[in-house]
Amino acid sequence: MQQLNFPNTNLDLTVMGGQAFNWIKEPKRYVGFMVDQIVVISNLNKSDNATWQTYPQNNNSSYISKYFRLDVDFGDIVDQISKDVHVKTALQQNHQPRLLKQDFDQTLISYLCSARKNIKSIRNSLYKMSKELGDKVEIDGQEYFYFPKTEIIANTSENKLREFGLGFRAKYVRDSAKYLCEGKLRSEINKLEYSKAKEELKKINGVGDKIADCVLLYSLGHDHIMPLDVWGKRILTDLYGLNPKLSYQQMSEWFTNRFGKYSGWAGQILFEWVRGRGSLSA
DNA sequence: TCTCAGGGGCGAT
DNA sequence: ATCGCCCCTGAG
Repeated sequence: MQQLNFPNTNLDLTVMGGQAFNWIKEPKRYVGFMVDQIVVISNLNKSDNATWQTYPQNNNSSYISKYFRLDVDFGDIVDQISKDVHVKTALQQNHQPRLLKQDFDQTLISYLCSARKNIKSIRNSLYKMSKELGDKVEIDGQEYFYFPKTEIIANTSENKLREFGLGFRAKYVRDSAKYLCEGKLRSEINKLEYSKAKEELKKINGVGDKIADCVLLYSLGHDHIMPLDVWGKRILTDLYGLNPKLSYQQMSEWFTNRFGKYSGWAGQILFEWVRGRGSLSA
């Protein structure tokens, strides 16, 4: 086991919040299932002594470092965005999620599954999909499943995908998996500037402004963007007084103008904060 | 058992 | 720019 070291981070909000749907919360540990990696985090009761392990390759510290973005100075980010009164309040209440850098295909497919669903429901769907289509691995006598490879999803029928509770999203998931397998997405997507990359993503059937922004923030590291879902828009209108009739782009630009290059971090903190409260009322 | 909304996007007006 | 609809599930 390896020592886990990311100070000032609320791990529960980081992996069980709204940016990743592939973590299982067990009584004594968290287990994350990715395309080619399982990550286990334990000893959480002593926050200073939390440890991690990776499978099938053990002690894969480069994976951990990249996934949890350990090169990012969280303290610096907090210093910059906590000038805002709402962010400051959220942070004072010990809500400090960290942004992850997740696998591209997995992120895209996961968010295609998210439309008009609650978070618990999204998690259930993705777990069922992994259990059925992903490879099995045994850890400490328990079975886990890797997130399915994109080719497998592309070769799964829409009806089969619907068995995972995907409903009308099944077609989007299958079509986009095929799209990726056929190499139709520009391979340099991770090097394009924000607006170009977003344009490319929106060519995928089922991907609009919001899902594109989720992929851009949670997988491609465009930290200056806050994806605007129903909660995000509520934060802007109810907390900051924006006109609800503003377009997605207008709201998005307003937020980025306010918080600058760390808007995504600010947005995530606010999102988890209001989501945890269940409402925006004081 | 029933209702309602849930981290959207598409296609028709 | 607005609106009905897509399908299913968790929460009350």
